[in-house]
Amino acid sequence: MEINEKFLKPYDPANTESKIYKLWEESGFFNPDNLPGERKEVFTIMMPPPNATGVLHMGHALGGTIQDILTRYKRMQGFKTLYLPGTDHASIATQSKVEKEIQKKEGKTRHDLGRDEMLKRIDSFVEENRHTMTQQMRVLGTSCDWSREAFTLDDKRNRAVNTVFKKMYDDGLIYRGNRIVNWDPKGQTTISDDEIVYEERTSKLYTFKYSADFPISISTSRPETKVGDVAVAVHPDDVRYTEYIGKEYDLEFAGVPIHIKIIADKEVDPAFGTGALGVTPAHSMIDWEIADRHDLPRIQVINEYAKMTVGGENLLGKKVTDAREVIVSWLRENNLLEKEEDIKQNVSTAERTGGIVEPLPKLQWFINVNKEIPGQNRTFKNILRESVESKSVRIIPDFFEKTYFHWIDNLRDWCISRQIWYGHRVPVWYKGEEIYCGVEAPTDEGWKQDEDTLDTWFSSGMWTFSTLGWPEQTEDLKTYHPTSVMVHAYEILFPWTARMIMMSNYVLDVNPYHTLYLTGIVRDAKGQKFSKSLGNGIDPIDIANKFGMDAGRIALVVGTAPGTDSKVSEDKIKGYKNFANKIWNITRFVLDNVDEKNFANKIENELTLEFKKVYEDITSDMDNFRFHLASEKIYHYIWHRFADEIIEESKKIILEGDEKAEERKTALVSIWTDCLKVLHPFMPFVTEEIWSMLPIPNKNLLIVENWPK
RNA sequence: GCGCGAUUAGCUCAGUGGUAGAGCGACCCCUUGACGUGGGGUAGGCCGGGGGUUCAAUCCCCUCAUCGCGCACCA
Repeated sequence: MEINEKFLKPYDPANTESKIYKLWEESGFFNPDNLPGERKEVFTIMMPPPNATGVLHMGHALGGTIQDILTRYKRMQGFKTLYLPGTDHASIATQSKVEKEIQKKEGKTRHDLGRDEMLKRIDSFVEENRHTMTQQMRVLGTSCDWSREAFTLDDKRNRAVNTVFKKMYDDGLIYRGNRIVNWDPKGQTTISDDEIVYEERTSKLYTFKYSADFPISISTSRPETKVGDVAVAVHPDDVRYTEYIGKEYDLEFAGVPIHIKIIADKEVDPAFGTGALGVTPAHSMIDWEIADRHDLPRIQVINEYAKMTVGGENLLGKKVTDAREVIVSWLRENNLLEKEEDIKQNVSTAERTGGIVEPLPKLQWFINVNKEIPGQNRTFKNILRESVESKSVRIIPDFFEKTYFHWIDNLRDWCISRQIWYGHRVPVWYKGEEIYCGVEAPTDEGWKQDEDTLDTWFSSGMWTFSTLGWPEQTEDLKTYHPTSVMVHAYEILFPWTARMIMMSNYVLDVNPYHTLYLTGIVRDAKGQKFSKSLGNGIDPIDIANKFGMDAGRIALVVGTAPGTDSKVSEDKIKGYKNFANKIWNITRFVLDNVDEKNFANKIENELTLEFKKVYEDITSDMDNFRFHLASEKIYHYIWHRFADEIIEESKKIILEGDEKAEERKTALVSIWTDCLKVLHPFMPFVTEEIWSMLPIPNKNLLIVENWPK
């Protein structure tokens, strides 16, 4: 039959992909309300909103591809399918990025600009990035419903955030307390445990006495904090120190008067150092807890700028690192230093700024993870454990469950307030001693809103339902929640998954999704992680331009097992560009050799039955989230069975021109059209383009054709 | 310290209780009428070491080694 002259040239993704995406957008099929036929079963995927700090990288491309494969597969299977896109304001990450830029270009700090101006600058930065990123998502071919696009910091999401905050506040689950927090002196904000990056360094462990007349030696790697000591703790069973327990001493340490009580506490490891621990409640998490148990005072000696707040001229106002040297010299001069040894130590640094984290007591907002939730008979910690333990939330690959439980066991109260400007402002107002928590600001005069904003994960934790209009009881919320599958990188398992499970169970008493599919890290050809500092990020748009996005998509998926890191190389992508061309030429051969009537006929023979087995196997892989196998199987069938063998032997058969030839032609058409369907979720553009040129009676767009069964 | 993962062809990685696969690379051949972004063929692996379960282990169990990662500790 006559064929479109496009087939006389190799497949050209550049001129096809954007045209096809536009076709899909105009069809309205991304919106589940517009899908053809009666669709009772619902399938929902929320796009993990990428941070509005830059552009999408290959990691986003992998996640987006998996999400889109699932979406397209389910849509073809007749589900009412919603894939909802969005972006994340990523408070700390975004603000610190804009601050750095302004510092670099204008030499100004955020304080020079002021809160309003700074927020304006950030908003325009974010708007620009959001625009870029949503364009990139289109290049990726993500079939998401743009009419429902959401942003974690827009008005609707703000209302949801404030509503949850108030509910938790009223339920006594959110509290404001003076507690030791991770303080980032560089970013001038608290950060959560999950925002800390540990760097192993060698540092000195000093063993010394506070003064010559003090009976016990202690060890520390931070002598400068010792001016804030209030006690020495020993293990209750440590006979070396029994006689001193309960005694109190007034001393002068490096010119600072200190009062030390000897106490017994089981947390002290008798085998470490001298077996005696100098207790600094204000500057160590453990010591803070010891102080709780023994009712000790908490003397702060270091401020928010990591500088000393006590001592004489030699200490006061000094940076902690300088103060350390001052103290060590003082110990030496006074003959108090007994030992100095190298130890390996993990230094806590802030993920976003690199600043060395200083534990400080601060007045902050916390979520209590161990308090019973009113009316639910369980705590947040219970929710987290039960959801996964009961398999109500299934994690793929399942070995991540162990990691997840391990993390829960170590979970502490979640500090949710941040001393930065960009984000959801804490919905609490103060007037003198009065405090008001509400969704809206109080209307009467004299109230001042809390200066802090919320941890970005507070709003992203609500993503599965805030996107659907909650707290309004919308039709969308009823229809699409709980969602079906969440796909995201294992790197954010803790900060995000845990928070989504908490929030959804707390607010709606259901899990946010039934399956969590974790992706690994996409690395460059050398195996290095893509990072902004290395500058080795690949813009997926470059891939699309060079090889076509279809090639990029399937290259990311084939052989990439869930939860496993993978590498992308141009060679691999190039291989699949060739595959796209192969498909193109197979189509050309088929169209060249069959007649239009072959498209109207149905047939079942050995070949179609053989292929039926193949796609049934692939369907099973799809249902079990084995996209890395499904994609490889259809690739292999098309190239090495259909093209290399079936087409080759068909040449002879068709030349004969008899009944067998007719049967063969119909079989070729039948199998090939089904191949295009099965391949569509992986390589949507080229398959849709080919579909548009086939003389199939009553056809629709391939995106809404039925998956073979 | 606790935990997780990896160890399979030169490279990058899949995979399965029955003596192994893909992509790229290498070598040889093919100007065949879908495609040279192609076709046909060849070489190449005691599936990290040791032990166990089994009729049978690369796959299950134990153990060791190396690499990567997470968490904790960080006096």
